[in-house]
Amino acid sequence: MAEIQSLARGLKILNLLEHARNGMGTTEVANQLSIDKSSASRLLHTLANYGFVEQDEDTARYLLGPQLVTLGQHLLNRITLRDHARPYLHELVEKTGECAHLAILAQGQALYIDQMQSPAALRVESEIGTLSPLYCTALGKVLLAFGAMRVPLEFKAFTQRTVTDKSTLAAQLAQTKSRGYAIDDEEYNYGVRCVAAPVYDHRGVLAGAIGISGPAGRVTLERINEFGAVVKTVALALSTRLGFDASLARRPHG
Amino acid sequence: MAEIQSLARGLKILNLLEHARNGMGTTEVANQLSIDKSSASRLLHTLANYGFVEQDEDTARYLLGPQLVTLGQHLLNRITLRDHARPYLHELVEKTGECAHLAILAQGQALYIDQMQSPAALRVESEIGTLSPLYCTALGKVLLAFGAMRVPLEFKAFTQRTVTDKSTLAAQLAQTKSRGYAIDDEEYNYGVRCVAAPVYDHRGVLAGAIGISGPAGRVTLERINEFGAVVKTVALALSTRLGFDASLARRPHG
DNA sequence: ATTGCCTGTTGCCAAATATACAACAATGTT
DNA sequence: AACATTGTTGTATATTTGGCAACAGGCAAT
Repeated sequence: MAEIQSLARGLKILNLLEHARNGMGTTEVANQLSIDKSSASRLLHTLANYGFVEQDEDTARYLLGPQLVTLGQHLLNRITLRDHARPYLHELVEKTGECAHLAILAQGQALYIDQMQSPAALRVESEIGTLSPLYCTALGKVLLAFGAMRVPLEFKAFTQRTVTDKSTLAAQLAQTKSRGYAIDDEEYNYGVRCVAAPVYDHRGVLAGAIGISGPAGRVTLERINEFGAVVKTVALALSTRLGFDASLARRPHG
Repeated sequence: MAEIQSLARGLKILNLLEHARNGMGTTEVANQLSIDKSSASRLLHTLANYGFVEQDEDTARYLLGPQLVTLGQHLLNRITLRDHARPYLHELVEKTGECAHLAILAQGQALYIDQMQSPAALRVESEIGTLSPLYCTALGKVLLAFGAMRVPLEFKAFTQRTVTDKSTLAAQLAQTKSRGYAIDDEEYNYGVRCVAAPVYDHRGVLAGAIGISGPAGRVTLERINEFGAVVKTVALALSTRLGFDASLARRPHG
């Protein structure tokens, strides 16, 4: 379907500003989008009128606006999965000593919607709201293996361990399905291993994934199956909490 | 300046969807904005292309999309005031036993950007991302009294105590300035009293406000000045942490 | 099963709207 | 002080949008 050009341009501006730490000027925005200064100026003013961007008082550069916080937070608060998941994330942190994360499928990527930090000094920080690729993270692999999402076509290598081969990934996903949890062995960040398991809702549909991330020194390959068992157990407990009936698990479409 | 109509319409749709718990259909959106179904359809598709709205798989109704979470959270993470304020909010909770809040001025309203909950069973919940009016909340009055914002023109009464009279408000703001903290005496929510004080940045410019909210039974009028003193002290400590030089406070524009 | 109602999408054309150009104002830089 | 750069505004043109209308799909009631 045809896009509404000026709306699309406005939204592109918002995406541009996400990665501009110190904001952007009108001309800069215009250049990035290959549009005229005047168009950029008017688009920015419209965005500002509705609070989606804001002008820095000192530098006069445009930044993302408070309305995005309002809408984004509003949306987060509505995701009941998040509320239910909190105590289980806590349980994961207690049992493993590593940071726990909750992600859902969004835009073909894994969207981190909550996090609980490890008490350890050396820990893996992942900001809420971050989008990560599906094929090289434990949470993502879970969403791929147990969800309706099809395998991506392109693979970018983030580390030397990143799987960029379609058949290798397929084998990993099959393994993930059979054992009930996914592993990311330094495939996205050097020195970081993750384990994740699926969370189902009351209908037996995949709702999201929870997992832990820790430094490879603590999350060793010898112990990783222990972690897997823990994550799997906690994920199942959360699913049950959401009304998921484990006895129907083998026939989700019954 | 002239608004870009189609961008404005798209943004209006996002605002509409904020208050639609179960999403909205194309026709519904069109009616609300008094535009044609076809226009609404195309706008919604454009928004969906960029992840700003999402279609519920079951009901086919449009909901706010994950991109708003990403952008909103990204922005929240950048507000360093928030990081710095955390321990001070904690201190407020410890000293007063009530919920503590941090707000900044946004869109002519008070935007709650962080919160720390009281351990008490009966407590005041305020979701992050909420916008509240300036003239009838303690945080808002602080932003009005110490900031560059002008007093609003219209007053809506939320409770019987809400001040809707311009001169009364002016007197309250003057009092707020002289004593260094603001009070909301059940003016926004029945049974809830709040106290707040200003936070300044390194330039001596108002950065935001922190305060506490509690049930009127605990935050009594007899004790409210005690609370005020605590909040004021903690707010000053936070300001100092941000590089504010208290000795220059009296001449902010020097 | 049939009918009717409602919702959502698409093609098309007229017309409003957004755009590019250019000039100007404002700010900062050499 | 001259210059360069940025941002805003006015205006004419033409692109884009938006409304109309037709169509398809879903749901409910008969």
